[in-house]
Amino acid sequence: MVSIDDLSASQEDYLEAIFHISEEKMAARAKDIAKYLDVKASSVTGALRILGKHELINYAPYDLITLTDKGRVIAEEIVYRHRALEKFLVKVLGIEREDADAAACKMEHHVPKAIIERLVKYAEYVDHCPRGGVSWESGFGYYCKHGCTDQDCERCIGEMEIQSQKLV
Amino acid sequence: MVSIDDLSASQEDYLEAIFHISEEKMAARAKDIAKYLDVKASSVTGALRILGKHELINYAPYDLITLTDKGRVIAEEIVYRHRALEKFLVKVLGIEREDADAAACKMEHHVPKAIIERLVKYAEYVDHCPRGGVSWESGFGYYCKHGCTDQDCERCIGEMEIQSQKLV
DNA sequence: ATAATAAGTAAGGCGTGCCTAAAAATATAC
DNA sequence: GTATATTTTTAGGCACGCCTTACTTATTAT
Repeated sequence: MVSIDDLSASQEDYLEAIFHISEEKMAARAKDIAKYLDVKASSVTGALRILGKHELINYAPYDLITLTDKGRVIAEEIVYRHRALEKFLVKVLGIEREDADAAACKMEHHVPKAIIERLVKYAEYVDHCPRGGVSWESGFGYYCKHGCTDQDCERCIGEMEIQSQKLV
Repeated sequence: MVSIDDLSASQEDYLEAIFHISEEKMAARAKDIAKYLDVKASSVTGALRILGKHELINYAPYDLITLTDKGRVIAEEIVYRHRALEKFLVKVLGIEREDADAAACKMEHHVPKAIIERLVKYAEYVDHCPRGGVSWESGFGYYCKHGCTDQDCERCIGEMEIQSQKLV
């Protein structure tokens, strides 16, 4: 029995691609997958055989490619991770959607599930309990742009000392 | 000229290991590195030769291994990323230090620099401007345990008032 | 000094995952 | 219905990074 943890990053990418393509087109073809992942068609074949062997996709040479039930469950988990990460990056850190998507692609295979859950929770928390009505723009967004502008902020002064120590 | 972006995840691990071992012992030996990374000594040799060729370490057979200036700069960057990630996981998300360290190990090679910087900034922000004195325990920590209940979450009460004002 | 032990290297194998080039299967056009 | 075009598969190769085994070099103890 194959679980999500047995898949390599590459295999996860293939599964994710098939999931997204299937959403639009009912079934995926090797050519679409190759284009989606920016690899050669011949590289796709090998990956499909492995996924097929693990019964994550219905695969027969020259036939249409669809996810099995097992495969769909895992693909949905992968997509969930990606979206959770992306949402966190956008909503909490204020990363541009496009950059967040790219970063999520790079990161998604390497963030433990427990961390993903925490990020989800955190994004939910910030959304839910915005510090007495402080918006992202006036909160972290402001801090990103201007830092803390309170001249007498003791934390700021302390922090500056720590930083100057680090630099040396 | 070799930059940090030219290194594989594995090479980064070796450099990081050498950095940490050197901190304790002045110089690293292949055996220490093998133990640190849980690989065989013979695997270390190849990695060392590559790092040596790139002039990131001073490497000569049977001799002590030390970082070059160039290597140290890169190693410090890698360690910085690790610590930044770990700090974020602990301070913002409330992950246990040990788990955070393990997660940081897995993630550190795959988080874009721009995201790391944001995480640093965010941890700094939360530390710095703690929502009018709300501690982690009474903020996100509380939310993690109990969710947002209208009875107990003062932040939410404030938020609800603001929203109801908006509605009128 | 030499034998035992520790440390490092060389050579070759394995799995992953990509590539190119060419053949085979399928789809399309006339 | 055959010729052409497209898609898919096969075959063979390469780089990475780990492994094991056998060997060489260095250190240490007697």
